[in-house]
Amino acid sequence: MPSDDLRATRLEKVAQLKELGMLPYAYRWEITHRAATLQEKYADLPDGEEVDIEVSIAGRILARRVFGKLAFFTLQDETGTIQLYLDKKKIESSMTEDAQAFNHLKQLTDVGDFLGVKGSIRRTEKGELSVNVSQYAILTKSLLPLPDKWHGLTDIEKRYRQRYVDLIVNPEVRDTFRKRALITAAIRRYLDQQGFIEIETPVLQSEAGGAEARPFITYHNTLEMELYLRIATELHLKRLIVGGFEKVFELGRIFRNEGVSTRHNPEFTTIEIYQAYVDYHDMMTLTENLITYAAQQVIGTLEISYQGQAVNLTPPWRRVTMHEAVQEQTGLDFTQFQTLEEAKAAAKAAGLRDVDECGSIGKLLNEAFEQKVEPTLVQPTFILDYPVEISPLAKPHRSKPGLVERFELFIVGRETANSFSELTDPIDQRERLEEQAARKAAGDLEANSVDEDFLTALEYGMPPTGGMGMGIDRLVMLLCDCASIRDAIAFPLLKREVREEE
RNA sequence: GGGUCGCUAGCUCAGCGGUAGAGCACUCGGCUUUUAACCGAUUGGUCCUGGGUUCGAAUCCCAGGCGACCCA
Repeated sequence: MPSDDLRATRLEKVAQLKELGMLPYAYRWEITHRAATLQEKYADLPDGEEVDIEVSIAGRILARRVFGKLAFFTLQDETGTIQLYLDKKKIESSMTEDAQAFNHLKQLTDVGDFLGVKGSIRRTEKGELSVNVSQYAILTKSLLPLPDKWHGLTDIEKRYRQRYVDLIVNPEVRDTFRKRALITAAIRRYLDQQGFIEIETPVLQSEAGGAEARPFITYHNTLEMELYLRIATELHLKRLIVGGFEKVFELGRIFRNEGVSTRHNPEFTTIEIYQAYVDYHDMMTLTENLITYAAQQVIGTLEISYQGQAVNLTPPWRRVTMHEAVQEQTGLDFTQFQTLEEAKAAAKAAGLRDVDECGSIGKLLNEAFEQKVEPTLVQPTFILDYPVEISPLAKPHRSKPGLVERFELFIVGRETANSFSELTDPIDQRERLEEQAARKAAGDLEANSVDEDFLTALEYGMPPTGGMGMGIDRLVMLLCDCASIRDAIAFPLLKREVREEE
């Protein structure tokens, strides 16, 4: 490896530190302050003035500017950066046990090392708030060079493969993942306040159901059985509603064996929420409240910008049926079609693609929606009342035959949440799952088998229930202005890197 | 799955048929107020991989790998 020279130089410094009795990999450092706290607290300190307190901080050296008997380091901790003012006289008068303390600092530290320092606070004549260092300790010696301090790390592949380097040199990446943590915390806090409880359901399942998707297959050795990684949390959370819980949710990882794109990662995070005795209208309100709460708490505003377009999350959000939305964009009134042939002819005339692949009027309606309506739904919009053919777990609409009580939430043209008045009729549910199973038998890789135990649970009786599922990664993308889902996932899935080994 | 683009020093990039380059980083020397510090010197390469064309390939052609973007 060509970086071996650089690495060897630093290993030599590690050896020198050990010879000098200085630990290259220390055990602890007592911290009294952090960079951002100091920057904030002493924002008004005039140039050239010093405050007579002792602070102790630690962090990674990001830059070194070394002169003869004076040096300036930029130190970065989790909160930000602060300059170190390193004066030979001051350091050597404080660190009497090492007469060469300043030279050792100059010679044995590199950009990338972790350093702990104690000192007072002063703002230099040039106006930079600094820790005027009296004592220091090298806490961890770094062996590998950091990317160019000016250009940083821009190679997207390297940023994903070596996210730790990306995080070191690109502060906005740290900010995204900090916000992501705050968003999930806000969601849990809101639901907790509303009386929901989070219950974890199995990832390893003998039947992967609750969505149409190809699962990952794994194997249990001692049970000698194939298992699937879950593709949804729906069927288990509904079992909990059957069991008597009235407000449950799970925020967790699910796995779908599908392609990778800027909007899809094979493992991703969803939240599914189920509440007894409510319908999809109630879930719409809950969805609106949940997202606006998270946005307000984490971003501090409901008027956000996503990839240059303004998005206003202020409720109430537009609510429109799928039929109305399709009619608006295409002029086609799907309620008027009696036969599939008639609908197909009209769809083709309206310029839709892949019309012949649709086996029912409902699927054709959905195709029209996806092609013509979805991309236009930039502002948050609830699309209501879906065809039963594409919604096997939703309750039939109470007044519109052929439709179910379902909504999907779209923001910036993307499906962000999906919700039903949950189907509670076990006989109807069995018919719909068997229809799926028949499609699976016919070779549909995204269809599931019948989950008999789930049907048994429904036969014991599930109360009327509203359910909602939301993609956390897409919400994070929206709120953190990420162009790709990989910018919202700390360690996105990448193909194995080929390394030649001799 | 299809198309377009990219892959050259640790990082960011130039070079596009004729001795592999620059800036930063590294190493050495100088410097007590820097902020991409500066000045001087040095070091650093399987030009993604494998084939082919050619007197000669980082450069042209073919195949493959990884990635990005667009489309389905």
